[in-house]
Amino acid sequence: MVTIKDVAKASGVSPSTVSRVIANNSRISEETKKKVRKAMKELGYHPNINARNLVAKSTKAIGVIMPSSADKALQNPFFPEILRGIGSVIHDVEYSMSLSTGETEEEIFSEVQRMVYGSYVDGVILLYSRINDKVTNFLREQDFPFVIVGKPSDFESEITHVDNDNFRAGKEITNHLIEMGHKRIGFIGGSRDLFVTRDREDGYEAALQEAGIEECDSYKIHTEFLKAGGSEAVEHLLSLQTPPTGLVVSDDLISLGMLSMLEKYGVRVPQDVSMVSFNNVYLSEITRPALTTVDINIYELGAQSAKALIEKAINKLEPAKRIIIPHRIVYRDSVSKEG
Amino acid sequence: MVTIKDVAKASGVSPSTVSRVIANNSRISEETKKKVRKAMKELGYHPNINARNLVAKSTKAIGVIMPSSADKALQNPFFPEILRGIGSVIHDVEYSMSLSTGETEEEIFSEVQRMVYGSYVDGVILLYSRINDKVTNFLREQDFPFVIVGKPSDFESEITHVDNDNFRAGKEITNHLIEMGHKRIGFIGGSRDLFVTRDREDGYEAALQEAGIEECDSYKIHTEFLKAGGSEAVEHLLSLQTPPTGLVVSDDLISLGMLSMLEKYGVRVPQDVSMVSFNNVYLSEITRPALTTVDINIYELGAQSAKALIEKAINKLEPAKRIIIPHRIVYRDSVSKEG
DNA sequence: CTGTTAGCGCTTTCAA
DNA sequence: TTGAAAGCGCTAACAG
Repeated sequence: MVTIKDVAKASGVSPSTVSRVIANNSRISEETKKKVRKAMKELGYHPNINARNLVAKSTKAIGVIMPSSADKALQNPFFPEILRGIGSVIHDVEYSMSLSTGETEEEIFSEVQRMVYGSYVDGVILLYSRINDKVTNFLREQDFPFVIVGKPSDFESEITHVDNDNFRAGKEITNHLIEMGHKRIGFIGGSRDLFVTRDREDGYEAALQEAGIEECDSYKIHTEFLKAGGSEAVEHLLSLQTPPTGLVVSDDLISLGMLSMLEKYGVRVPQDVSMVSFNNVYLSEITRPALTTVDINIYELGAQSAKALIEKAINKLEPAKRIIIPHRIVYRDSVSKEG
Repeated sequence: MVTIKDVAKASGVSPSTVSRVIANNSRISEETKKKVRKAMKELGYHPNINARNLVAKSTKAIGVIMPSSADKALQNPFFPEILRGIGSVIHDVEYSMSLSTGETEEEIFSEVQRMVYGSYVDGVILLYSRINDKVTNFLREQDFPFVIVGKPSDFESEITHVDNDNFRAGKEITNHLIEMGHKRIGFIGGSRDLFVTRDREDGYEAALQEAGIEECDSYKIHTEFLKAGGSEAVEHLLSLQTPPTGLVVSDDLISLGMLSMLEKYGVRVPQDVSMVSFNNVYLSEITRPALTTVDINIYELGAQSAKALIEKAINKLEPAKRIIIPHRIVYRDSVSKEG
């Protein structure tokens, strides 16, 4: 390995001068800089990151924590896309990203512990948010820089988080259905433990309420990716005297499952029932029918969370506590006029 | 930050003794160990990874390089799943994974350079394989430990890679179609620049040949995720005098697009045309019809590549050059008897 | 503008 | 079985 000393020797200066050239210190003459840089190039010198980190007490790395990978939800294209967003900004600041994909809550926790105790990273992005989460609590206690993508379960005004306005999105997309003449509108969501689900559902309810439409509990289903249990719930929904004519589904992936199930029962979309959902992953373009969905700008969700974290961890600034990424409705073919 | 010195002071021994306790050196008395460990616990000591790495000349981290994220292909659930596989084994050996998601080839290359020059990682897993790839060449030149998931474009007998037997998989799944009575079988694949596509296609061809079925060039389409261009190709395929009755599709995601397109043209699956594909991502269960597909065991692909890399980088062993992950066909509803 | 010196936190000879 | 001392590669006062 070629070190700073080798470069120093080769260019006839002291190690500290070389160090200053690396840092592009302004008090070094252009001439020396040139000379040193030449030597660096010739020797193929590259700074050793560990040595640098040791003295700088920074790692130039951030940790990204995925939700429990026991869950099929991890296969949601949401994640690659958010990683892409994070990647874009950390690339610019020459940071690297350390990814944690634990199976269980315990595993995740132990990885986070390693990250912070071992000074592996300067900060952490949490790609999930759970009620009374061990990891979140730990990070808070340690006063370690972190941001959450989504809504924190507690200390919302204290923890920096990057989120959509899911309430408003839910309201708007439901309103679209209402504007199209729908009155009997159902909601299909993932687990109510997730704030995304709740917020979107609350928005849905608010829209109904404002439109003077009465809510109906049997119009609401909560299911994980429509496996076994989901099927029965849908069956029940369809067998109602007056089944809904419109469906608000909390995630494109769930929509995919719904589409499949509805076809099984001979229900056509959008002729028999209209359907809208959220995320606008590329899949929603190639379903039949293509989905009318809320584009939540996943990439930006990732990019902004990385930006906020960097502000916090590196620049020691205090970013806004709540950063909202704008959404927009993408109109496609899964909605038809009613009545 | 609490350091080894603090622990030493607190437990009345020297820093080197503490270090030995951390390494669980056998020449330290149990008594001292107990004493030191107690102090570590009380003080909340955790070794600083950078300091350790600096002397150990190892980083306990591996780099994982994604394909260009400019590509929609990144949204393939294949990736989260493979990361999960990698994560499982590196968690066990207490390694961490540094993820690189570059937009362009240049960006990816510069990130890899940083990783190896800066000693960020002990080894690298390449999640893609391209002909004449800058990154691969660089890694080879530097003699840096790396493994490829998929098939290397060159030096196949030299570069450790973890792959499926895509040729055989292609042949087997095509044979399934043949056994079901199909004679006119088409192939829909992604870019031919990818070895997966080629291998699967070669297997498809071999199956036809063995069955004495003549190949037909107009039965073959290559397309990226069936966007604009793909549509015309499919239209062409369907308008043939004798359109295929069976389709071998090289990726579940492309199948999803195909399904959508076929419906548009009023072609029913499997009644009018049968369809099989590859990967068995969870999506293939919830399409209509559910796909008969080759399960390539993505998780294992990830896990084994991590294992091989660790053998190489850490244990300095020479793993097998070609590690084949077994596949199996999952029979679902997208194939029907013909004739 | 540049060199000398000390030190980041840890491991590892060498000595005792 | 333990301690003292040197050094990993780099940065940052301090001094000139």
